[in-house]
Amino acid sequence: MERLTISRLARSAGVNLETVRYYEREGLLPKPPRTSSGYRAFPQEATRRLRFIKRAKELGFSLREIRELLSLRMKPGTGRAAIRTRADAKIADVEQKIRTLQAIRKALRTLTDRCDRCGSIGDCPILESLDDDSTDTKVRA
Amino acid sequence: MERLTISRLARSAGVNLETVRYYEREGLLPKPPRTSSGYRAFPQEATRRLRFIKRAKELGFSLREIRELLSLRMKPGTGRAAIRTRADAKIADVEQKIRTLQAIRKALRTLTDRCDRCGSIGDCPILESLDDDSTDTKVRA
DNA sequence: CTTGACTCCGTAGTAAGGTCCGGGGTTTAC
DNA sequence: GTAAACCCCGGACCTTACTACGGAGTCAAG
Repeated sequence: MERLTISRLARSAGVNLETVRYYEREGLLPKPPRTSSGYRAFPQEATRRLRFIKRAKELGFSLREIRELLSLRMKPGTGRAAIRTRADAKIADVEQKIRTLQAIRKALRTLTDRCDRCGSIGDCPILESLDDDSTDTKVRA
Repeated sequence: MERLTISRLARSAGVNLETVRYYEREGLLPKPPRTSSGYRAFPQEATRRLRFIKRAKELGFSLREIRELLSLRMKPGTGRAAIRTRADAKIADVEQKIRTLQAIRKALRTLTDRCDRCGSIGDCPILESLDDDSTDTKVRA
């Protein structure tokens, strides 16, 4: 089983090498085994995990939330019910995000449509199609 | 036409008052007219704009990107083609985000399913369902 | 006509999330 | 066997996005 050096791992996920060390410190990446000379030797799987973190970040999850997402499966001691509850909450969260993004997309499409059929663009369609308030602000963590 | 004081605006969108001033400075909110004594008098519409900013942030857009989103309709001088191009890029961006969120949701559902039908949870389904690489990292801005 | 809540402004401080530095060992390729 | 390229670590530094502070003016109620 090939193992990755830190820089190879970083490159394979498209992040800075220091970021890898930072995530390790912050508990987002498990501490990898070391070679006899102290070099980190990451399993291949670390790439997947790192990419996941990167994407989740792009979606507005904080490192804390990402750590939570990643740890949903662990803690063997934790009751299943507890995991369920947390996962369900996350799902609701994610679905809210999807809905908002769909609204933004719709707004952008309206914009390009108007752009296409000629002309003068009046008020901003991006704003308009986001009026669905739906009791915003989740009470998370 | 009722006008809003800064604190009323801030409360109506659920943000800190100082944040409103900050966004104004950063060009995310247009400079509002002032009363004779120098107080800001925001139009109702500012609430919508502020809420939009808040949501877009929760979705991982930076203030810079949000400013871009919001300014897609302006700059009357700008050619329509240019606007189109930028809007199309944003749409692609947004769609990528939606796809990733859907993958995360699927993973979370798999998790809760496994949780339900009893038992031991093996490898993390959250990671697994994110292997669709799809040439990640857009070359934005 | 005063008191308390609100506003102004500039500036300083904070938290998150990295990113860089530099002095030192290690490994790889010639 | 010696450069070049990597790796180690602790700590300093940086950007983004706020958030707080404080001294001074304003407005609304009693």
